[in-house]
Amino acid sequence: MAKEFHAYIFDRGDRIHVKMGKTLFCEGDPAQRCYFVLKGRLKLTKLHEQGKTVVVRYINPGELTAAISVFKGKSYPVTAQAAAAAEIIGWNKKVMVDLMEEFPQLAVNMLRVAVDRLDDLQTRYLELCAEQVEQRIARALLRIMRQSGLKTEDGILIDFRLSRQELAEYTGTTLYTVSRALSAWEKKGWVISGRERITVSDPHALVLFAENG
Amino acid sequence: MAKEFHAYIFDRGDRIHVKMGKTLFCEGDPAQRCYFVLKGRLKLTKLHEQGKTVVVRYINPGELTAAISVFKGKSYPVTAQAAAAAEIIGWNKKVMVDLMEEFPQLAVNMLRVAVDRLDDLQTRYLELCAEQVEQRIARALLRIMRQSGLKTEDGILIDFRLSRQELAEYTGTTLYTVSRALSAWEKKGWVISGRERITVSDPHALVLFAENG
DNA sequence: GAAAGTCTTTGCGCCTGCGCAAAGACTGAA
DNA sequence: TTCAGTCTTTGCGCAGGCGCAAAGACTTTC
Repeated sequence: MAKEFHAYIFDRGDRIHVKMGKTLFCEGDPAQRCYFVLKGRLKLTKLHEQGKTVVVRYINPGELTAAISVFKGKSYPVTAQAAAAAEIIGWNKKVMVDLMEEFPQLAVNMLRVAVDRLDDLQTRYLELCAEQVEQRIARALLRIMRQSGLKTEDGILIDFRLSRQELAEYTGTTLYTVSRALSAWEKKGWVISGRERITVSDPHALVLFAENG
Repeated sequence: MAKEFHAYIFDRGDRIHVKMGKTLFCEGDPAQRCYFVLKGRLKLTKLHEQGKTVVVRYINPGELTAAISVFKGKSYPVTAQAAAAAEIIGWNKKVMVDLMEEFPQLAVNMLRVAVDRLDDLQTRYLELCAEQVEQRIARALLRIMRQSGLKTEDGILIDFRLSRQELAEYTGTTLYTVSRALSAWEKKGWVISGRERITVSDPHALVLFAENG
């Protein structure tokens, strides 16, 4: 696919800015637009009846979200918030359908995205069933690090605000347990953590721990 | 889509019988065929490094499986076993690709399947994070009942062999916990359970319990 | 129909991880 | 600079649920 191809498709959408913490769309709303993240980061969450929130995934720059819901013509299954100030392109349903007719390759790409997400979620489902809490937190941290890590002199810094609470919602535990794990790892020299800020200083040790408990 | 259309597509595949408990394909094997279940039931599982097995989903009559893996050209992400003697149609990759070119509607259907599975898994992921064990077991039982329930005079019978162990693997717990829950529910008159056999005698009570803990 | 094999039940003890509470640390706005 | 607001830490107690073990029930096979 050529550059002009991308440019053409991007031009057919609307450029949107979302401030840190603001909501782009809500679980249950009719799915009318899909989005592509240029910059920043979206957090997709699902709310449980009893009030608990779960982070389903993060959408990083270069990734698409909600395309599938729009295609299916149902409501959004998750809520999207900006985990960091984000620059986004949004397409209305009609435009999207037109584009897909014009470029069938788009549909194939969408299928690929869906498959990857399904794989990822199956793997995390397995982890959630089979692993101890601390192991899951380690894996989650490594996963986020790989997607959003910035090399610094102290190690690999996660380049967006990530609170203990959020990490807990991503791993299916509580903020207390995450806090305790991070404190323990800090003592071992594996991570350096501050308020909503985590640097992995010894990724190798963390990988070993994630794999062997 | 007309009847002949279905017949034509089915004729292009091979009819396969899988005996109860036998394996159709294994996690990690290259994905060369996809399958449609006519009769019986497939159990899709994933194996964790530390030896634990998790049931990812059941494939019921009328459902497709592995189509997406074949399409993607990777290896199977799960293992498929027959939870009950099954009659299946299988297509090789090449045939499948040809069919999809001939009938573009097939690709759209596949995307729809992928989306539904993703939705389902997101919901179960949420449940696994947010709910107590017994509540999850109740929900799982109800889900299975809706898909494979047979009305009898005692209530709704799950029409295939389902052990405590399997129910545990489906809900992310242990066979002991499942056994205790079923015993307790039996005392309350909500279910009647025997060896690998469960009848839900009071679905309404179970729904209430699943929703409110 | 007896024996082997598998699945289920249940008592008991233990441990992981939850949840409250209260104090401390950091941030951002006025 | 101060103060409110939010995020984090950590002690403490508790309980949900795990896991073993051993006995009991049901199937299948020969």
